Amino acid sequence: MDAQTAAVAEKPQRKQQQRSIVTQQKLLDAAIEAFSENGFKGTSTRDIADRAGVHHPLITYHFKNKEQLWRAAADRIFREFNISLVKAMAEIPDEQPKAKAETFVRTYLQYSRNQPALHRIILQEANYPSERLDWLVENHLKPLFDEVHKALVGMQHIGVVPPGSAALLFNMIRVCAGGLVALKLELKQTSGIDLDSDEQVAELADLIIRVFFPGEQPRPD
Amino acid sequence: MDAQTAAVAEKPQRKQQQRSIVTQQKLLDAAIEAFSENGFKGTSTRDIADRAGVHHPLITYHFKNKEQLWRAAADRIFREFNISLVKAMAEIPDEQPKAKAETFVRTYLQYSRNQPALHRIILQEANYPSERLDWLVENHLKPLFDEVHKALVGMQHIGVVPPGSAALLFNMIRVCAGGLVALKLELKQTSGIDLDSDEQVAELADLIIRVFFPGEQPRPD
DNA sequence: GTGACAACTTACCGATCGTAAAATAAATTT
DNA sequence: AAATTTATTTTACGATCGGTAAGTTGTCAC
Repeated sequence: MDAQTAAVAEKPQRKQQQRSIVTQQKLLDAAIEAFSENGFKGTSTRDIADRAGVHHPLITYHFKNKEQLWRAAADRIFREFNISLVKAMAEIPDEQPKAKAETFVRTYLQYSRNQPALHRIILQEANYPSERLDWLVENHLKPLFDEVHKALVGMQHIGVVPPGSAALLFNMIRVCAGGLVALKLELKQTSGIDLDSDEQVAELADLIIRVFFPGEQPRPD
Repeated sequence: MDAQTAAVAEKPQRKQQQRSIVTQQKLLDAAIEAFSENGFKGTSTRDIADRAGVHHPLITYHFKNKEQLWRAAADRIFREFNISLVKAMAEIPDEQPKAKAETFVRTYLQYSRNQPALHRIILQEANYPSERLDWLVENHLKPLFDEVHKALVGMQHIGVVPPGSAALLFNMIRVCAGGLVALKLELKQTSGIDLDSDEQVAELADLIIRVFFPGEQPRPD
């Protein structure tokens, strides 16, 4: 058996149709919405199919089962976020660490606003041990943490970030951004804060930066 | 009809038996645990009954239905928290606002640690509009916010708390304490932080105070 | 056009859901 | 001890759950 035969045997002989891609996207969008509202156990496959406007056995057809659909949905959220994050960070030169930190906060906040599921999915799965949480940590959360943690330690050395556990600081910053967005319904009723408003989101970003990055930007020379 | 007759008529003629109270407590404890893990929709009454070690129709008998059991469970959490909070705050004189702030943070953190459901229940309900969220805001969250918000504004006037929206600051502090505890399983795997350790919790408390209350305690004269 | 396969629809299975009602056990009053 | 109230247990029902099998429609390669 040559290489070509093996390659052909692995792939389906006929290409995926356009309508299939549309259906998968609709299911993924609906799954993200449903899972972030009611968690994995609290979400029924029929609810997802209804939100997507398709028949529920299509979930089995396209994603095998509820578990795989959840993973595909989580993958989509974190991959998209990662893309917009690296794009935003690439525009800031390494010589401006505080500007990089500001960009991280604003990007995280901006993405969370459009996709509150980014933080909600994590919170839903962090309430008890599960294979889904392990998978989430290994594939998405740990890589992000490792990178940002390293940057934070560097910023502590030049005095931009206050001293203390960088791991704690990272997570404090994260929940101040994503956690508040996840709570936006409650915040509106309890505190009169409207995180759908551009002004108030900008105010929150400024506050996070002022509180967590009080040091001045060192001269790059 | 005299006063005594009226009083008797209002109360049940026979006092509640001890075993009934025990059953209710077991159900409430189990309900808090289950609801905080899987949310309202994701929790089955049979799961709660199993955790409590009682037959599931007892939920209907003691609490009428799932919704009322949820309210009773939430009531228990927030009432207990409120009791320990006012007790801790009462020991600090009003002339030491920064000490009061520190006490608030440490009490919130300490209670969350023993009862992570305090924050998790809120997060579970804040993901979409519901009557349960409205009830939670009106009966527990709004009263707490109003009180602490007023204190925060006062502390901004004397320079203990940095300027900016006191409403935002309150919620940032809240999620840095309760939100991180709610995420403790994830934090352990991702960041190596163990919020079951007394030392690390104390470190988090110190960090929150240092970051959010950087001003010095003014001399009380 | 005409097979061949991808995509979708319909129908159904066993299990579990919330809740109600009936039957039984235990505790209290008379 | 008998009667009565409270607490628990048992049984049952209709609805919904995740998943599967079989049949139907749509689409592409030839």
